Amino acid sequence: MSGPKKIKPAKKKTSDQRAGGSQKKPTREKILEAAIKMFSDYPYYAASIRMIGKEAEIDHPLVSYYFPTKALLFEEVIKHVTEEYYQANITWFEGLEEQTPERGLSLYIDRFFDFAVKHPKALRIVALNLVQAEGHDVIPGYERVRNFFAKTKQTFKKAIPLQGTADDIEMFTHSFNTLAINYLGASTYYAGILGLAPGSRQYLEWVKKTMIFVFLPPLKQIIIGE
Amino acid sequence: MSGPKKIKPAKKKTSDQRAGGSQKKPTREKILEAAIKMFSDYPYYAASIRMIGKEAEIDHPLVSYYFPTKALLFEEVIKHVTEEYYQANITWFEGLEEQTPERGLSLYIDRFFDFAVKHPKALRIVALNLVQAEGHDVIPGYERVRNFFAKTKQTFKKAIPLQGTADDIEMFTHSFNTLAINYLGASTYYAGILGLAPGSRQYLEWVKKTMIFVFLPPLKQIIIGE
DNA sequence: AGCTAATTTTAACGATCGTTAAAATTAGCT
DNA sequence: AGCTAATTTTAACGATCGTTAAAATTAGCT
Repeated sequence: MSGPKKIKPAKKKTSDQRAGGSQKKPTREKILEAAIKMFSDYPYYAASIRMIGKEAEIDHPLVSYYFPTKALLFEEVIKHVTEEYYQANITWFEGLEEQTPERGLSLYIDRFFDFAVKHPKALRIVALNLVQAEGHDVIPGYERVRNFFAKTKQTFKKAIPLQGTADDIEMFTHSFNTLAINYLGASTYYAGILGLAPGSRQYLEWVKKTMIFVFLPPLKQIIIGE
Repeated sequence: MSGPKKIKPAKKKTSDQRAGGSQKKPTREKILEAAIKMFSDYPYYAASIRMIGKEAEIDHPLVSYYFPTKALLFEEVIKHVTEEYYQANITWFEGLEEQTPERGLSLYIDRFFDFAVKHPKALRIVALNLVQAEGHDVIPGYERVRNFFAKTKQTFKKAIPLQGTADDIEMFTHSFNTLAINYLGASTYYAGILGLAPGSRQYLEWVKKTMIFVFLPPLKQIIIGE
């Protein structure tokens, strides 16, 4: 048996209770951060609890103390990362309804890029786990990625007034998001093919140009409604 | 030390030398087939030599006898699968140069689907290994997937007379192929979101409609040349 | 039939994995 | 200060992994 006791003591210290700023991060957070790093650098089965413990600078059984199983830890990571993505995604639409399709798409992509630069690990984890094997023991948290992806469609519909059919909107959002996640979450791969540096401005410019080239026509169609 | 001796005996039996048809498959082939199956159902680190041996109905050390390391076996699988895909891809363009963009794209997609239905494992393996982690020990055969993907651009350019700029063609092919591989190689995922059965006619129809919806406008642009 | 090399089987290796038990230490409280 | 519960460390577990060594069997040849 392990894990932090469920019954909390009466009072909890807030994170910056100690004077002079909080240099000591709670263990649980350290583990979660380390797990995010490892699960963005290695696929689920290749990243080990021991690697995560090392990354977090703790003894590896402590990982099991805070997260009873590897599957639960991974789920927590997926939950964290998809939630972060989902919440950010909502804000990217702000004020776009007043813009032309051209300007709106451009602004949206810029905001997406801003997120991608700030949270490269989140995008890589989503990209890495979008395509799953069909084996019987699917990766834990898979359902969460699926739900997150399905929800992006609703976000889009709510944010932008659209005249297109539900079918057209569905085709557009799935394609747009799949491509964006691939290009930004697997930038090492695509940048490599293009002969560019993954994080370079040139690569991001290529992605933006490409997304506009491909998605401006269908976007116009679902805004105007044919 | 293991592996079949490099010095071949003077004569080799052809596969159907025995009377009444060849019911006994060479061990090497059985292993390769089993490996293709397992690597399409499980990611590299989750699929084990022992699972592959079981699938091939042989004792697992025989796998090491024919393929000295797991990495080499995986590379062989990637090589086989990308080559199969690459060769098929070339044929999908036959006669398309005389068609309108609408008709040509439709025919191309039909041929692509035909391949997808016949070789679902090939597409799944490519999809599963398109996005890679950035860890130091990248999956073996990764370079091959990359090269294969880069070559599809050349195939397209050679097959169809295009007026568009090299940049536009590059944007088009990478986007088209990425999306096609995702939709067809991860059909369980996307069909699940759409509430359809992965192998169903309805799902394939959705994918076709989507690909035309998204890619017909940019295709016209690179054919006509703006 | 008898030799030789290729193939297959059996057994075991060292390494690593996720997880648990138990002891040691620390933090929070009166 | 002394008690209690939370946290951390240490050690070890059973399982599985890829690979190898050695023995057993089979196939191909004269």
